[in-house]
Amino acid sequence: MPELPEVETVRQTLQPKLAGLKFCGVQVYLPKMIKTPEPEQFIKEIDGKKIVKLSRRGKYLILNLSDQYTLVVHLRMTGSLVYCENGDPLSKHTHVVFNLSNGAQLRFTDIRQFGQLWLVPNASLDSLSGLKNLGVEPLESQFTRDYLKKELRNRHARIKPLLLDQTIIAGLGNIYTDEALHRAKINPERLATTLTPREIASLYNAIRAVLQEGIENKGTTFRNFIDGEGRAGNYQEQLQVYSREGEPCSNCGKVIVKKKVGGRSSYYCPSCQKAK
DNA sequence: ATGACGTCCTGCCTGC
DNA sequence: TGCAGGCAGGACGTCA
Repeated sequence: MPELPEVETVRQTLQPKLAGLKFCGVQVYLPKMIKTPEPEQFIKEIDGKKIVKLSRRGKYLILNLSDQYTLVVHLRMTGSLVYCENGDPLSKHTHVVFNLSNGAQLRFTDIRQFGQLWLVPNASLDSLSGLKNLGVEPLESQFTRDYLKKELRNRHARIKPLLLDQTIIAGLGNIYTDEALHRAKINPERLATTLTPREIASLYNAIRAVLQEGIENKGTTFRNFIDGEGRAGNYQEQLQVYSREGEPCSNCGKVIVKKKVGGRSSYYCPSCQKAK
């Protein structure tokens, strides 16, 4: 389940491998992964384009190409984008293979087939509504305590679903949200309007910290995540609550519980993160 | 406008 | 032992 730190890890590992190379033909084994344009057109248009630079916005990986084009990739739950040698064996879940000008390949693999690819002229990037409507980058300077306070004010929703809302903060998913709430000692079911200024400040710091640590540890590999070179991340070893139901809280020793919040499983310490 | 919930999909795990 | 069913969750569509 790639979230911001995982997508950023993919970007960092692929950037030195891909920058300057050209696409030399694409094999599309599962056409539905390509959202735009039509797969036939996609194959034609991307051919010969050069990869100038890799960037990221929220959980979207963005390949800036020559000729004012952009290849946008979303890995969703189980997607991966890996730089491979031509002869490496193909996985049964590899759906798109890009041939590169140095003879290597870039392969898009996705067990659950939720991932998506878009190829668009830069001028049409706004047609990708998910990308266009993203909120602030939580590690950039636009994300401030005041921004968080303003966004949470007047929202009669529980805090957890709001943190998962990509139009507010871009890049948080289930794992880092639970970790941030635990660090800030806030129960995932608290109504956003009931958070005190002190709690919001604590939450702000916690969000930045867990994302930063996730990147430093090259992401969390809970089930499927691998980076652009096929390697797993390390942050799962440092998770304090996610997927640790029944284990003792690192802070107080009480047992971590699991409960559905907003339809998503949430892990928290009922002692440190009181419902109030 | 806002929040709740179903949908997509495969693999893994549990329980009968 | 084998199989059915539940669960995992990012983003989007639909509904109230």
